[in-house]
Amino acid sequence: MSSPIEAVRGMRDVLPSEQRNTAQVRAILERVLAQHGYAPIDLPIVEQRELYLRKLGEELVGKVYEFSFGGRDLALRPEWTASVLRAYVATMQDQPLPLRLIYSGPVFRYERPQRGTYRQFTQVGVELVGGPSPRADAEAVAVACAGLDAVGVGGYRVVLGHIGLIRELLASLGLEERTQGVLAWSMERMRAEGVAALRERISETMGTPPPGLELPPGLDEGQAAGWLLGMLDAMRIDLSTGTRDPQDVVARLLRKLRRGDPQPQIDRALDLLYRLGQLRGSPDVAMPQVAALLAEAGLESAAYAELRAILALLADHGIDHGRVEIDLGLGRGLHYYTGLIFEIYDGDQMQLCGGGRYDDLVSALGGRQPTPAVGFAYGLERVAALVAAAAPPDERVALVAPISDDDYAYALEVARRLRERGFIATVDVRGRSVATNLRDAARRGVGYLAVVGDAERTQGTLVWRTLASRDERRVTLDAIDTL
RNA sequence: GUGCUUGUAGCUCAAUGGUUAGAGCGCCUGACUGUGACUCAGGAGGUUGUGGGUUCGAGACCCAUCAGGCACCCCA
Repeated sequence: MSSPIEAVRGMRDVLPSEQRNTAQVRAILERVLAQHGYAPIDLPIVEQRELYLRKLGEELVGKVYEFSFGGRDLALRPEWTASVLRAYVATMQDQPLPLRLIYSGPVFRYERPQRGTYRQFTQVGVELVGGPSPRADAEAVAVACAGLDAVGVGGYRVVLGHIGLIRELLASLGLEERTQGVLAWSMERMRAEGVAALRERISETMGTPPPGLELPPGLDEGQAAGWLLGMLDAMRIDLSTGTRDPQDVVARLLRKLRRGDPQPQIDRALDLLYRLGQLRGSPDVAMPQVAALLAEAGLESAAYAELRAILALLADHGIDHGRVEIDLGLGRGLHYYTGLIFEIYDGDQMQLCGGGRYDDLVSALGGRQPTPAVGFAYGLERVAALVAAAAPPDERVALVAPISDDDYAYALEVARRLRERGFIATVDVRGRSVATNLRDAARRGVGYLAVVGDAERTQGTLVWRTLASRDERRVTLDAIDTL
């Protein structure tokens, strides 16, 4: 006997009892989203690896299943948004905006498996392409809540953050684009490891060049470029073989060697960011604190006004502010977010849903016009796990038991007739005795047993037994219509 | 990626470092060759996750590896 083959780590077999429940939850979510005007779309599971390289964020990029086949670099999609917008750019730019799309299907991430965390899972989500803030943001959150309400998940928490607020703050301090980026996506890390750790990280990635590689002091841009070119030439490094021209290469090198931002600016930014990240809690409490912090920084924030507008609209959508929480330290590993970001948790710690606004992504993927967009996705398995298995649907199930091989063809006909009348009907394939079939039917919860033997076959009848009542009668084939 | 924990029959679990690894449930067959939940009899099913090591002797101890779970990290 050969050894059994296990499922691949992180992959799961979903048995019928669970699948019934999951499929039902999926259908409800899809229906609710469709009722909000979102049209179903389906897209490939396999995409070009390149689609995920830039905008995904280092954390998630490392979790993408990648492979090469036939000379192409490919990836299993780790999320849907990039695919949806790729498809939008490719084939839907002629559609009237806003465009509301719903998707539903498997995604793959190389994560440590745990309960509710699998390497293949199902995202059900929407994208609202061409929907500007704040109304589209509020709609996305409201629709996400509506779906959870419909499947009967109660007591969830909606957590709101806003990456635009952080961006504004950093920009107002005059920091370089790259520094802004690193800082903006380090909020979660800062919360976990503290300011000092982040400060160290910043100087590692952006700060001083390695000892011994500093530029000679007192050079202006032109002199520095000349000096660097001379150095490279002296080292016999040929710049003409690359795809960039030598000037470009030198300019980039220079930028790396020059110290990016003055330390006091960075410290100021870190301080403000740290305090911003500490601001968490109900909107009533947190929003005034945010306002105070912004005033202190002397910042007139459009993002703050946007967040306030979104909160007001959520109330209009009927979402109780009691279940809403502000968390400006909210990170989210997807670097394409530009504005609102949100996550929904069940009463426990499980994240059910996540999304946000990504106004630059259409352009980044080659769209003709800058197009605002917002979206979110549920983790179907996580949502389904919270939903009590619904009562089995009202199905009438029958087992047809032929007495001997001679009766099998007739049993098949009986089963056909039963199915025509809406029964779920099976015919015994194991050649079991009536007693065993009856025992089997009872154990499975089958409602009816049809016994067909020599007598029934010649008469065109069947013995029809209702298991629950033990009531049994002989009926003709035509009388099946009345069962 | 980090730390911890658990892997023995299809399932739930036994077995002080010591004979041929057991039980319950489930499964199959029959008693009952055309009538169910009980009963009785019989049967199938194991390289103790895998591979090394220690030992006279390993299911047990050690190492590695694979898989599940938990807490981080991150996410859905």
